[in-house]
Amino acid sequence: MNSDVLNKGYEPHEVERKWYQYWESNGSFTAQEENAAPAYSIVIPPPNVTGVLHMGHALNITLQDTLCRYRRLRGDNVLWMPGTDHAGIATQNVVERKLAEDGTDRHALGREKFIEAVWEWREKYGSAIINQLKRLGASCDWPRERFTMDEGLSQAVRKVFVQLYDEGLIYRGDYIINWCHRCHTALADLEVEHEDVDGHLYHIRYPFAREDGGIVVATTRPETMLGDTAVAINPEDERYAGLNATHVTLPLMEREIPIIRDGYVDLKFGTGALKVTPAHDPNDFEIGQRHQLPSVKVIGDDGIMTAEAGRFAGLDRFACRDAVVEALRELGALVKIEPLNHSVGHCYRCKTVVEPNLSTQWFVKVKPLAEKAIQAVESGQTKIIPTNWTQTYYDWMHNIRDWCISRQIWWGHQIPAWTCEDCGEITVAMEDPTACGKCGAAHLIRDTDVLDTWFSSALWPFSTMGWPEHTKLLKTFYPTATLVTGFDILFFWVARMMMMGLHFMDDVPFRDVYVHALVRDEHGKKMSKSKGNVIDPLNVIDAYGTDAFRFTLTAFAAQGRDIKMSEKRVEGYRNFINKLWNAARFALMHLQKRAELPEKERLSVPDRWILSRLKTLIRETGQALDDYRFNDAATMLYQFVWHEFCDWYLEAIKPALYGNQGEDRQQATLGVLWRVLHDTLILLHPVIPFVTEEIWEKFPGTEGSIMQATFPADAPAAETIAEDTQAETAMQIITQVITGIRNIRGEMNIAPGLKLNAIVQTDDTDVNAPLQAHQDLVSNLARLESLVIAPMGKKPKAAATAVIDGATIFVSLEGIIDFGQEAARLQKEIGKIDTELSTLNKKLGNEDFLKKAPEAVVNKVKHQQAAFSEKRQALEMHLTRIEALAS
RNA sequence: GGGCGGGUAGCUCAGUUGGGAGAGCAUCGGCCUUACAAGCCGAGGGUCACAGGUUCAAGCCCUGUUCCGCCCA
Repeated sequence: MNSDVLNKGYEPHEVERKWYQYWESNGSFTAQEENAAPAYSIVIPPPNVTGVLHMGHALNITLQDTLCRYRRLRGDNVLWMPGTDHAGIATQNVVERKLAEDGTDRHALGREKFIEAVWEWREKYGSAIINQLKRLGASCDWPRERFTMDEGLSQAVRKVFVQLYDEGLIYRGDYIINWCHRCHTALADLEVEHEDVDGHLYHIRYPFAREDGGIVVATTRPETMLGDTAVAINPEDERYAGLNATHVTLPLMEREIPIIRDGYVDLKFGTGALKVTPAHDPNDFEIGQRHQLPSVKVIGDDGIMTAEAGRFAGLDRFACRDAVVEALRELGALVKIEPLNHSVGHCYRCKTVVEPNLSTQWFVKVKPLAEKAIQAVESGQTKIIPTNWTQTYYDWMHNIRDWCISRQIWWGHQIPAWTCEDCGEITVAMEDPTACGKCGAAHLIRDTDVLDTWFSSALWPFSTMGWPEHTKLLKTFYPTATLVTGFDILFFWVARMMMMGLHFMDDVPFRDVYVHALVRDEHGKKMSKSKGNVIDPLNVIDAYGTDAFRFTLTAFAAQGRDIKMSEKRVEGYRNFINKLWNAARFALMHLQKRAELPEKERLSVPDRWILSRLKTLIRETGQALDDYRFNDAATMLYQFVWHEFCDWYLEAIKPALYGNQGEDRQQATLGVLWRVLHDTLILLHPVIPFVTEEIWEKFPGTEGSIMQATFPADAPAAETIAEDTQAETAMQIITQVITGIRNIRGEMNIAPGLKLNAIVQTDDTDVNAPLQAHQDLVSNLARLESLVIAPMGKKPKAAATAVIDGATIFVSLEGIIDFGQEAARLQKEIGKIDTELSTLNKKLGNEDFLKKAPEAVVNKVKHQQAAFSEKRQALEMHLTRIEALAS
């Protein structure tokens, strides 16, 4: 025995470092541009270059890695395309903060120098997140790593912009957008997070311009009244049916504005009269367009009131709110202030309250793109898994508004548009123009805005593969097989990739979209720094190892449900990894070389049973991974390894391994052991790559990395094992007898060291045969001095009894039996059987059941009823005897 | 206000065409049995949120109620 092969406990850290380096330097993650093997590709959801690894990444990466490693084992040519995105606003914020610490800012630096500073930052810190992904074991094709600001990807972005502009799908115009005063940029509708806050509803009286009286409007943002250009009422509103006045005078501004009638106004909200501020509210903007109202912009892009705000000009927007309210109060125009809980938009990057603002921006006309994207899912070209996200996808796509893509920052892809100073013509081109296309003048000024980061992310599935060049990579790997992502970016990213992929590649970007859950804390709360409930994946890895962490995430990744994570849970799976380690350690003590699976005649019942279970496991694990049922795969593997292989098989074969049953048995057993562990390691590898690789290296008869192994279902040896119901039934009888005896031992408080004498009585040959053949096994695992297998007959006197299907077990307890205790134990058993019997009898007493239920079901119930009755009868008989002996 | 998901053992959750309620952890009792105390053996624990309905049969299908979470407006 070579017991030094493995350490006593599994120590993950050195193992992980060693193997990751080995895989990477051996090109184990590298895809072939062209290959006869089926292509399988995944593009990584590019993490934000400023990001640090969080639980969401950990889950996302683990699932993708599991799929990629699984597909490699199945022989596919796998490309897992990695990279990061440049995260325009976030990165600019980070670098600006750094500049502020140095006592400067980007304006002092100038655009060019600032961009240089960002690149420097990216060189220095940009690979942090990538290194963290590697600690998770991510088998990405790292030499192909891409960045959205790369030369190639920037070309792709520019080409897409120019083409969409030429097709009329990108336009520039004055519209209401969401403006973040802190980031000083426009945001897309999606980038605004709505949060309910406690605010106030201000009721303000606007006097009629030419008559007595007035009209009361209600608003949550009184400072915007300075920019009001109308008051709107619903034409259906009976309260205003008799209203003759046509104009009101805007208080504080002393401006006359019209009263208009528009169906948009909500009859039930406030007073039913709506102040209309086209420059500062998206709905008001639309009303303004319908009624040709002027727009008066009173809040500047810096958050300071503009000259249009009259005497309030120069005030901060929030200070202005107080000032306006105070002024209205003095004027007697303030009717009342009510508390109101309402939804307020915040910037998704910096959480500042955003302001709807009229502004000149670039937009993508998404309706035509969205139609194709909807159709692709309807027709099944792309499947969303789990399917319940499909409806959400449709709803959003159907209600989509044009996408504001320009950002007033410097870090990003600068918009390739030039305005002629002479004639005002806009030129959009692939090459930087030198003269105006219309008037020929050379006075061109380039638009200073950059594109939304998501604009470049939308091209990710094909831009990373070299588009707009017609590369081999694209030919081989587009469309990708699967996209794995969280639902939080279903709209931000997935929907937009669908639109762009269909438009520019004329094919969907992915066949399947697997939408996984969010990782929350152990109480189900979203992890956030401010709540202080963030669990750092790297700390978890340090404490328990990557494999344990990955197994935990996989085991909890049930479709459609969020994952509640706590370190406590990882501990359990760490134990599992250790269990596997020790099982391998035990096996390797006996396996010095590859052992061949013996012919069927030489197999014992436990051999045939474990091989049968293995066969089932191979089939079901593969099916589960094919169906993205990650948790099912993990659970099956856990159950098999721990509760079938370790608890029963390894215990059962110990005597054979020690040579106590002869040379032939030992060799046959080694053959089975080799095979089961060999296949199991491969099945486990996609989920727990490190420990399986480490064992694989020490495992005799394997060459190279486990990454090059063949999935057991595809291996030539697959046919040498079979599902074997006969063996499973026989094994069930053996384990039932053992468990029955162990139960008696436990319940009767008999010392584990005390060897017992047992008799099994049965007239059933199906029960008798396997027990006869495996007496040693039963004796061993039940710790017996002697075991007699006999026909039903005379019952031993001082014995405890257990009844199983077709047999009665007597454990002789001469001298140590407590009859009272045994009687109680038997009564408990009978009680359990009675509850079972009562439901069964109820069914069989129901004529409708006998008439209408399928015959198979009725027979099954009859069978069960008979079996339980028989058991009960036997137990009852023993109870009577015991009670007689006790008295 | 609209939509989606959830309520199953003390906790976290499985439960795939409706047919005898499961796992892990925790709890209790017993064990250093030569792979593993990060372990082994045994045990207890559930009106499947509530109320109706369909069915021979409902955790599962239908209707309503209630509570929690998320998304959108």
